[in-house]
Amino acid sequence: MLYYLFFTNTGFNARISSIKLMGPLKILDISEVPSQRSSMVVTRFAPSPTGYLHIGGLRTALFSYLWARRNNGKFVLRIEDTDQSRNNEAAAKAIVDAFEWVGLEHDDIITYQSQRGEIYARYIRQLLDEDKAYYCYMSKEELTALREEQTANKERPRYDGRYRDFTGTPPEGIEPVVRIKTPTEGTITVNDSIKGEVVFNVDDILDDFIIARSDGSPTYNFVVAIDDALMGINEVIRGDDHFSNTPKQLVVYEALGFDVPKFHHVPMIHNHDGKKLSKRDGATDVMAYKEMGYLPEALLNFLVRLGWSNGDQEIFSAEEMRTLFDPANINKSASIYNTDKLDWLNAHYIKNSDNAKLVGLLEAHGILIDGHDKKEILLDEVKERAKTISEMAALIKEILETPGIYDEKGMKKAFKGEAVNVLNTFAAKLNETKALHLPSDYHDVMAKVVEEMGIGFGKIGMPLRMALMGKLSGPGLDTVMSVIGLEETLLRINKVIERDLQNSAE
RNA sequence: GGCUCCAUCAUCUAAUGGUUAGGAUUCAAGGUUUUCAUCCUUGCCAUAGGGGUUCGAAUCCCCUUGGAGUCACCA
Repeated sequence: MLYYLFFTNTGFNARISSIKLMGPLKILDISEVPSQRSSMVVTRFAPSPTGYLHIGGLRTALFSYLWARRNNGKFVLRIEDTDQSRNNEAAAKAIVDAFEWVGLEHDDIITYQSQRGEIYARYIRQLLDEDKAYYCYMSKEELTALREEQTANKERPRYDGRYRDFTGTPPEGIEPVVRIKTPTEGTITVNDSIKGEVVFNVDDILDDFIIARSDGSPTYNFVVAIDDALMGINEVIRGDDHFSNTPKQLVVYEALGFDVPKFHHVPMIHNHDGKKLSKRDGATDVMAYKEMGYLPEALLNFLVRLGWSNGDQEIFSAEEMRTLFDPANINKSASIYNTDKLDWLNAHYIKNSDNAKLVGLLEAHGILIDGHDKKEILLDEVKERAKTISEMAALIKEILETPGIYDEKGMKKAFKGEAVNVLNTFAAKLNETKALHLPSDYHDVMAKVVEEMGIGFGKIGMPLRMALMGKLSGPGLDTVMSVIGLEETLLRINKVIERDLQNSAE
């Protein structure tokens, strides 16, 4: 009953001229058939339920979404679950969750092919009645045998049409499949905005393909065409891998008298081996990027530039994408999935995020600093040096926790000569100075020690860095001291001095 | 193998017959920084090959080579 919800009130008018109502068995519900293409752009994303949203899927979904939004149209979601799998709801949820995370919104309710069996059955019935399709009683064994013979003769494996005009008595014990009558000669032209007009020779690619299996269930190329037509999809943006199926779908459009949508076949995303990106290529689950600490705006920005461009522009806000995206600027060649640029974009978006937002994102990575009185100073320091939120979380932890281990090489390098003396002097100076709050307060004390002892900044920098961070690299020392406070600073200094004495004693 | 598509720096791409072939990322060097990172500056790196057409070709045509997709009672 879902499908009725879909097509009521959507403004589709009857289109009787090209659909002949015939046969006693069915009455076509003409209210479902879209008529003149409405001027509104309607795009769709039609994944099969694999349990998660694939990174390549997200890109085509993004393109479809952007194009619909740019045209004030609709972007709808359809789950292609004609076959197996009972956890379609869960799969749909995974997709919607991922959409939600990146901020893509689909319109209308979600369509499930598994719930539309009646519709497909009616159209199969219709084609049979109109003699545009027929039952084929060939067994799987016979089919295999035929194919083997054809292959042996170096012919293209194809159904030979033996039941096309069959009028005799069907063989016993065979549940027939339904095949559609395809043209036997001539050409089919696919008009694609990206590939141009591609002409297929019917003899090279077609045979009477199956539209209903022996158990009555419809097959992919049949249902896509029906669903796209009934859902009013007038612009199909999908992966390149569907391109060679398109002629078959065109046959279905033709047989049913549906308007053909505009096609945009987007080139694939390849992995490092130059092959189609698949599950085996590591992080292809969109939600994995959330866990790794990527921001959705970075991921979208990265994906929108994969196969599409707008001159030299690299940075796109969501708003800019929605106003600038145009499938006319989609590249013709496949692109390789390389996340170097994603890291750069992510760092860029982290640097430009406000701290309140970062506080929230860090919570998911186990860092609770909302109550910290120096959180602004801390975040300002740390967001300049993290490529991901998880890196940021790790860095904050390093700052906030007293070092447990000390880099040995660093210790040797930092604690030559007067280091302990310098640290003691510095600690004493800190103790006698009042009102230490800001990084600049601590910096002033360091400057004073350097000046009074007549040494370079490095002489205090290195041992102090070992004291505070346990290693010789990291964030600004004055900032660290400001964030952890005087007490913790003194504690860390004493700890590293003890540590050094132990080492020297050994 | 048949059919179809594709081919500019390592990677993402710009240049729709006239540019020293541009930008970004990566990488390298320098500057900034007490260190690291950020940031700034500079540098390295490409029209797959061969033929045409044209005054002029990355761009149009042909061939070669390479790559990809697809050929199911999967989607």
